[in-house]
Amino acid sequence: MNPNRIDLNLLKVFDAILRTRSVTVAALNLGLTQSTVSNALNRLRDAMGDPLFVRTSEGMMPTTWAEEIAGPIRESLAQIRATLEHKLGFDPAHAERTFTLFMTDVGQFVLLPRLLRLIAQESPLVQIHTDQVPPFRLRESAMENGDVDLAVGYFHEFEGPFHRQRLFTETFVCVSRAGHPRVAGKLSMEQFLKERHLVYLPPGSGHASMEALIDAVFQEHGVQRATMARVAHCLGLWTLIADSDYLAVLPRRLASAFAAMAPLQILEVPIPLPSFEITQHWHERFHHHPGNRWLRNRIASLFGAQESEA
DNA sequence: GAGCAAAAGTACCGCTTGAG
DNA sequence: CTCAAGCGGTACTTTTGCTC
Repeated sequence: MNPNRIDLNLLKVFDAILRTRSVTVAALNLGLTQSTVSNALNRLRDAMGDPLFVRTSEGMMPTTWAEEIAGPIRESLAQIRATLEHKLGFDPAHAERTFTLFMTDVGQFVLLPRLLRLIAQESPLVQIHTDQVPPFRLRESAMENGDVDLAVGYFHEFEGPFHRQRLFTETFVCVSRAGHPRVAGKLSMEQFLKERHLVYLPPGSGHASMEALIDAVFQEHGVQRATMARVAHCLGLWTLIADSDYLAVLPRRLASAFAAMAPLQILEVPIPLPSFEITQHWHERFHHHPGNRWLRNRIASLFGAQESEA
């Protein structure tokens, strides 16, 4: 092994293959061709005297040696990036950076359009990617190693080396179609229980616990919703409501967004439901990164929440 | 068929050297 | 001292063959 033959670009290639388990996808992420990355991997193999990655049915799997050096290399790359960002600062007008956000489809629906408009004005070279990694991977893996810069939404379990900032408090409303034959203006408890409901339950979000919370409140009152369907995605949900006589209990902002696209009416839920907080979370490692900080501030500014980082 | 690896060719960069 | 030519190294692309 000859460390003098290893340059920073080769380490970036190593990290990209490690993350993606694929030479082709790593190349796409790095903006190179597959063969360039393959070539770079070859030089790395030569320099390190180890195959580093072995082709298997599950992709390019790291060798024991590659696994051993992966952590320190990733740490070093993050350190270099942090050092440069600290030294050079983050210049939104000229920064060419991609930020990855974890958000549910509600987040994409309600937050993303406003965020993209804001960023397009201030930072034309910045790209936003959204990702929906499995919840068990989100905190310990994806956010710690920087695959996900920020998680935005309703999260009830975010402990350990994470920071949290409240963005806004959300409440529930009931939604039905505008010309509903039995529901108009005000919704009585009797009517609410008589109608059948669509339940929005996206996978991998805090909505499951939210729905449990709603059901618990109903149980306290000794009542239960008549559920017609559980829906995993919000895409098209407004059409489902607009084309039927079903009711749906939804976060107020999501309901408003739906009402802007379809003839829907927004009604108060006859039972007082608890409000909940929409927050953004980030890993301690990125707390002082100027880029991450800038993005957090921009998101917070959309909801007037700059002052309360914790 | 998709993806990886290798070969061949090209472009660019930095260094050296020699002429003016 | 300056500048152009030559050379070697590096990184890129396209093409092609191989493996899973």
